[in-house]
Amino acid sequence: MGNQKLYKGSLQTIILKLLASNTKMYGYEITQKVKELTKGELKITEGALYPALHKLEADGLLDVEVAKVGNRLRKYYKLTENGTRETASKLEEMQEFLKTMQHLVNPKFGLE
Amino acid sequence: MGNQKLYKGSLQTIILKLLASNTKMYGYEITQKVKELTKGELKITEGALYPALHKLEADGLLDVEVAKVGNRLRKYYKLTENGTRETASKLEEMQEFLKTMQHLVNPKFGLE
DNA sequence: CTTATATACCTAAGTTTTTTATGCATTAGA
DNA sequence: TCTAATGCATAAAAAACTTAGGTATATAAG
Repeated sequence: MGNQKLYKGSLQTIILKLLASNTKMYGYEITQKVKELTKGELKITEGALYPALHKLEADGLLDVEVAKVGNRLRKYYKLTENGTRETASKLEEMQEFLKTMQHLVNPKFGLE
Repeated sequence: MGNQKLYKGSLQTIILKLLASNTKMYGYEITQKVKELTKGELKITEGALYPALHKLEADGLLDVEVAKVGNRLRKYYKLTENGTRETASKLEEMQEFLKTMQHLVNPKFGLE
């Protein structure tokens, strides 16, 4: 697991992207999916995740649907229309960011 | 200028990388260089830069050398030996991070 | 000549986002 | 029956930054 510090600021985008690909997901599922997809590189803590989900919901980007599975509850989140738009926008910003950073830290860079 | 939020956590690495490529630089020069290299995508604010430089110096990663140019002073920073080691390490973490994020937000991802 | 912009340093208060540390409850497995 | 996994949550603290100042010199424009 590398420098978790670098992931600061990208949590919202990660959540939105997952919901764009998976229609609906619940919190715990998101933490597991991210751990799996990143091969353990990134572990989303619950202390970060739940407040983030609540904020996205409050901002109108996510809708919640509570389900009871056995005797335990799950809160399924999915994108609203606005959420879908915002996701596209945030993904573009992310791509731009990644391109810029790649360029900045490229080992060849600055030697030209 | 995209989402500045995404750059949170990467300032130290950016500074170190620049000093690895340019031997010595002063604060203002760093802000200008980053603006130029990123074509305005990233603007490092002085309120973020100077505290970061001071911290890197306090951590023993940078050495300072004060120079007088005309009637104005400049503080040139350069990597210490430890700083050079840390830079290599941080650049590896950055590459890992970029790879992981690229993978996570890849549009094709999650559709397989 | 005076005013705006660029150069060059700095700090402090406030905000945002995350970590760390809890808490509660259910279910499955050893 | 005890531990780990599932599933939600919050609250205090830390970290990193933005915003908003402050000081001073140099230079270009009007």
